[in-house]
Amino acid sequence: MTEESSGDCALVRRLRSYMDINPDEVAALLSAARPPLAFEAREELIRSGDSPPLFFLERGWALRYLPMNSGDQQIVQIILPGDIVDGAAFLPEARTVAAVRCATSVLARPFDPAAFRALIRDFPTLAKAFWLGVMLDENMLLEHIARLGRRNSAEALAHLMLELHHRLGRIGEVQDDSITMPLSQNDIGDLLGITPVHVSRTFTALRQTGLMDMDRPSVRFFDIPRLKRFAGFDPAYLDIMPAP
Amino acid sequence: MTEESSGDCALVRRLRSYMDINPDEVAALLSAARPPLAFEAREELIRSGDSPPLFFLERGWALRYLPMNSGDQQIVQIILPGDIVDGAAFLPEARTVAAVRCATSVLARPFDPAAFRALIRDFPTLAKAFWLGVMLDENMLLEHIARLGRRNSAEALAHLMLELHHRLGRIGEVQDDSITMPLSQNDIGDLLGITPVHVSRTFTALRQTGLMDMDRPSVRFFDIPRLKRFAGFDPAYLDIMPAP
DNA sequence: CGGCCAGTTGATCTATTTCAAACAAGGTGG
DNA sequence: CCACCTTGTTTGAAATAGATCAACTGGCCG
Repeated sequence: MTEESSGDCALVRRLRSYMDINPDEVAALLSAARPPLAFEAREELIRSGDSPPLFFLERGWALRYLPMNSGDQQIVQIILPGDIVDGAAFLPEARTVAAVRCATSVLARPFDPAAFRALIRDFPTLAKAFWLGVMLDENMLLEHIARLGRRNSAEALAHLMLELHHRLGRIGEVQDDSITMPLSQNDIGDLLGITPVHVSRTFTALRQTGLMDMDRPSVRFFDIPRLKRFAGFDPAYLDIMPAP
Repeated sequence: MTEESSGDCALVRRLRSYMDINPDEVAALLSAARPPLAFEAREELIRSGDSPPLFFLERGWALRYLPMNSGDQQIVQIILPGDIVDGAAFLPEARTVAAVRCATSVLARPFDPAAFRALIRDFPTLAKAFWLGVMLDENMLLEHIARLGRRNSAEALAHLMLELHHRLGRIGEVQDDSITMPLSQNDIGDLLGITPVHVSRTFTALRQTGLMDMDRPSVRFFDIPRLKRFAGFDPAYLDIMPAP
C-alpha cells in the first residue's frame, strides 16, 4: 500500500471537492505518486527556464512569479495544497518561464510524469478532473488580470483576500470567517503590482472600514457580503462545476 | 474531401509552425472540423456564462474579456487566426466567465467536441501540440499580468505591440517590420487597464522616441532591438519549443 | 450639410510612488 | 542580560503617472 487508501493526499482531496472519483481512480492516481519532498520557506521550487518536475503541493503555500529584468518580480499565482505547481511539467521537453518559490515551509509531492500522462489517457474522469483544474487556474489568472487592470488597491486587496478565503474554504482551512495568510506585505505588493508601503496604507484603510482586519498571519472578515460588493467579487470563476 | 489536403486551415498552419504533423494527423484533424462561420466586427462570439462552442479562429481578430460589474471591461486575451477561442469548450458542461467579441470581421471554424476529444486521446502528437498551445496561451496571460503589474503605460504598450509582432510573424502576417493592427485605442485601453486618452498620449510619446510609429491600422517598428530593451520584451515565453 | 466615431490636446485632480525615518519582534553573539 | 542586526510594518512629506472633464479635430457616411 503506497498511501492511506482513503487518499491522504491533498491532490485527491481537492479533486474530490469538485468531482466524484471512485476508489479505483484514487488508487491509480496514488500509484503514480512518489513520497513528498520537504522544502524550506524562501527555497526555490522551480527556477525560470527549468524543465519543471511534476509536483503537486501537499502542504504549505508557494508563489509562482515572473522575474523581471528590472530586478523585481510579478507574482502571478498563489499555489495552495492540492494545486499543481507548474503545468508545463506535462510536456517532457517544455521549459517554463515562471519560477516558483516557497512562501512557507512546504511539502511537494512529485508524480511520475509518464505514469501521470497514462492516467490522463486511460481514466476519463481523471482527465476531466485534471482539465477542470487547468480551467480553474486559468480563471484565476483572468481575475488576477482584472484585479491589476481594473481595480484600485483597496478593491484589489479585498478581492484577493476573498479569493483566498474561498479557496481555503474548499480545502477546509477556514475557521469562522478568518484565514491564516502567511504572505508578507512585500509578497502582496508583488502580487498586486503596488509598493509594500502602499500595501500597508491600503490595509489600514480597509481596517478602518470595519469590513476586515488582519494581523499576520491571520485575516478576519467581519462583513463578507459587503466586502464582496465593495471588491466586485463574484465566486463564479472558482465554481466552474456545480458541487457534487 | 473535406478540405485542401495541404491543410488550408489556420489551426493546422499554426500547429505546423511549431510541430511536425504528418498527413494522417492533418486529415484526422480536418475530419473533426466543420465549415467556418462568419461573424461581423463587434459581434459577440461567446457570452459570459455560456457553455462555449469549440471554435478555432480562421480569419480576423477577436478579443476575450471579463465584463466588470462597474460596466467597463478588462480584455484578457487577443485571439488571432489558429488560436482556440475558449478552452472551456473541452468540458461539455463547463461554463466560461470570459466573453469573446470580434474586433474585425471573423471566420470561426467549429470543431465537433467529441471528435476532437477523441483525436486528443488517439493521436499523441496532436495531444502534445494541443497542450503546447494551452501552455503558450497561459504564458501570454502571465506576461499580460506582468505588463499590467510591473510596467508603465509606455513599456506596456511597446511590449504588447512586440508580442503582436511576434505572433503575427509566426503566422506570416508581418511585412518588413510593420503589422496591421485593427484595434482601436479604446480596445487598447481595455487591454492595458488605462484610459483611452492616456493611450493616445502614450502613443504620441512612443512616436517621439522614434522607436515605432502607428496610424491605424498599421504599426511600424523602426528599431526593434532598442524597443525590446525599452519594453523588457523577451520572446522566450512565445517559443516554448525549439523550431522544428 | 449634420452627425457620429476615433483620436488629439489642455487643465486639473488623485492614486500611488518615492524617499526617509521610525518602530516592533526575533535572533545572535558578546 | 544587553547590544546589535535583520526583517516586516507603519507613518510623513514631496513628487509623478495616470485619471478625469472638457473641448476640438478630422474622417466618413447618410
